[in-house]
Amino acid sequence: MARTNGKQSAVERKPVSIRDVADASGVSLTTVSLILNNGDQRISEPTRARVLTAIERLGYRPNRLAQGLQNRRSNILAILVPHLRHTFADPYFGELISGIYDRANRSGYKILLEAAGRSFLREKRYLDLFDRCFVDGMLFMGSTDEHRFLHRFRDRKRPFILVNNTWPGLDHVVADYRAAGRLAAEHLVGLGHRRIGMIHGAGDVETARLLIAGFAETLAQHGVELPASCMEDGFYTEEGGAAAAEKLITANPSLTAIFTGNDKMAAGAIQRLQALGRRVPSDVSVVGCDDITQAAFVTPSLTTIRTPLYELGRRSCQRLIERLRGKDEPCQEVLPVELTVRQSTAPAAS
Amino acid sequence: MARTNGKQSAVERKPVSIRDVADASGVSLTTVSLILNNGDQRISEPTRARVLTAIERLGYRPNRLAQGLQNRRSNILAILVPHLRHTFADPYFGELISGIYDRANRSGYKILLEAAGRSFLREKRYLDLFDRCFVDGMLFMGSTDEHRFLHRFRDRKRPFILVNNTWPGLDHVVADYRAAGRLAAEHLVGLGHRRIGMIHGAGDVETARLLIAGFAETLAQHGVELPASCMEDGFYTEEGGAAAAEKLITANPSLTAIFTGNDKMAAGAIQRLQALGRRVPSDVSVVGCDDITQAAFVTPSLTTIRTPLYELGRRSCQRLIERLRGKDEPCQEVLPVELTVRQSTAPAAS
DNA sequence: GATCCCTGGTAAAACATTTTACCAGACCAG
DNA sequence: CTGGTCTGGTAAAATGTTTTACCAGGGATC
Repeated sequence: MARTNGKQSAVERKPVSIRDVADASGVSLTTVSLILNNGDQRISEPTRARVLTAIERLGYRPNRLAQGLQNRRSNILAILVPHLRHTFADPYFGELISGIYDRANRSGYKILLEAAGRSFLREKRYLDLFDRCFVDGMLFMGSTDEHRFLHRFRDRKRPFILVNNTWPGLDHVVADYRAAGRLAAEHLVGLGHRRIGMIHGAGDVETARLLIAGFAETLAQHGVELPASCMEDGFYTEEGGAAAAEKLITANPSLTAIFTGNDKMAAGAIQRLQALGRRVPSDVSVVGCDDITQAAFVTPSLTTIRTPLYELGRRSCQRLIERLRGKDEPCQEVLPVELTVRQSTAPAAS
Repeated sequence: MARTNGKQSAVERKPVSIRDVADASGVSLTTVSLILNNGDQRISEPTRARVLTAIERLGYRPNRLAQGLQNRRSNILAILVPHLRHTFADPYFGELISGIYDRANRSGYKILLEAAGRSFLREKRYLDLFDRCFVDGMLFMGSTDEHRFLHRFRDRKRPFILVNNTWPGLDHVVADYRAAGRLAAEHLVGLGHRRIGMIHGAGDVETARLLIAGFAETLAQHGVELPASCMEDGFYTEEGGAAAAEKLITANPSLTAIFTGNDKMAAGAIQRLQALGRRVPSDVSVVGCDDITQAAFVTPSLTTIRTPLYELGRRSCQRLIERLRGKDEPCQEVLPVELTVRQSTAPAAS
């Protein structure tokens, strides 16, 4: 069905329909449709050839609104991103989106972007995307505890999946954040750190809690405490990370290491620590989380736990597509993480 | 037309159509449509009320595939992004996308994402998005000289706009890159720099050439040369910027300042310079371009020329929407840029 | 009393597909 | 000659809207 650059005919204005192709090749419209969709079946080779060249010559392209109406699907997937300031500029979401896009594209799905604020979710307006036949499936990113009502919409007609987050009973693909916490703790303890702080993300995000749990657990196993005074919320932003770092280091001047819930907070923390006269890593080691591209290009370059964001996006989309193809098993996939050591960590000053 | 959370009825399965609403309220389907679309016209108040409550009760949502088929438009805009590795993770594109999204959303348009590789463009497959009624309009970002063929498709039925790029005769909204080059040059010259290098972006991008021109021009006016040996291509990436910085500083050890075509290359350059034992800014000053969020969080924080990316996205989308509403004047808008001084520049070492 | 207009609505066409059910002719068996 | 099957198709229904043209009945006008 190779039909690239159809001629831009002189008339140019009215779109060419399947009807036109049928007329041009002297067959019924049904025949054209059959050739396009069934591929092999009944139609004789001469007829098929005639129709195909007509299609080529006229530059026919099936109207997907009509197709969608008939098939009751749109071949579009929606990505729901929390509506923050300039959400799409965040490399975290960007990596996930890239993975999703590439996978979707491979199967002929288009991607619709939706920034979903609180009200959007609370009023269930995302259901419109399904009910109005905008999309066949949805990928939720940045979901929080608020989203647990999603549970109620697990009917087979509106498939969705949580991207890099987890909720019991909901389809999801998520990085192993508990392991991430553990790896960070082991790395820091291994370097001899004993007075350690943490800058975590929002408390209503399950992965944030898992990360904290894994980190605290492992520290405890090594006899290192993580008191409340050594925990600060950094809101997942650079500014938040900076502010949190300042609070931590002021309240606990003897801290020699900080673990942050993502790389943006780490970047903010490093900058603020340096501004406050602490050298990184010689005075204070910093470990980030995610390993976004920029992590390698802050100074000092960031030691971080790599969550395979692109792959997480890819897999989520893969799973969603499987759902759309009728697979009916629940999907709860956990991808491994790994420690990436760079320049922002060093042995504890003795 | 306030109709939030329609009941999830027990039947649940077959979508409710305008037909169902008509039956439920004892009027014709035309009447329902009239109420929904015309708003005021002919229909009496009692009837309107009856229909509206039926809509509410049934949780009716118009099927947009059917609407689109009838109206021959989709209410979707496409963003075309060059298909690089993990394109969407690039904060440059992300900021533009955020601006576009917010503006589109305000007018009820949805956003479709498309990563357009070379072949996608060369084979004019993006035309399918129009011809198959996927989208009403398109925003091109990251366009290069290869895209000049776009010129041929300026018919009124397939509106598109170049986002932060320029081409004579094509609609576009672009930052003033020539001024950006000038501001960078004036800043560095003002600090006493005389031996200056530049890491530029791809040569087939018009804005890259404008930036170079503005920079070189202004240096020349101040009697500062910019020989070919002081120019390197950094391919708009961190790695490219790092490699280019190394070449520059090796070939011209006396360089005291470098201007880069975007912030990512600046980040790469700074890191490599430091790795090579040059201190930034005391040995070498670095000026970036764009002022992405991360620019403030590299160390030292980056002096850069702020191109208002979010605003550029917003305006582009605004202009495109005006086109869709029938406005027929060409749009060639240039937004001002400004110098943002941070820590990566200092007076030239004497 | 016929004509006209207004009010409040409806029937039907059109949009571009896919899919189901059917059909005409050729060929063959019995 | 009747009945059956296969081949290569076609007619028509269905999908859910919007919009155009029309219509019935009532009141006002001449």
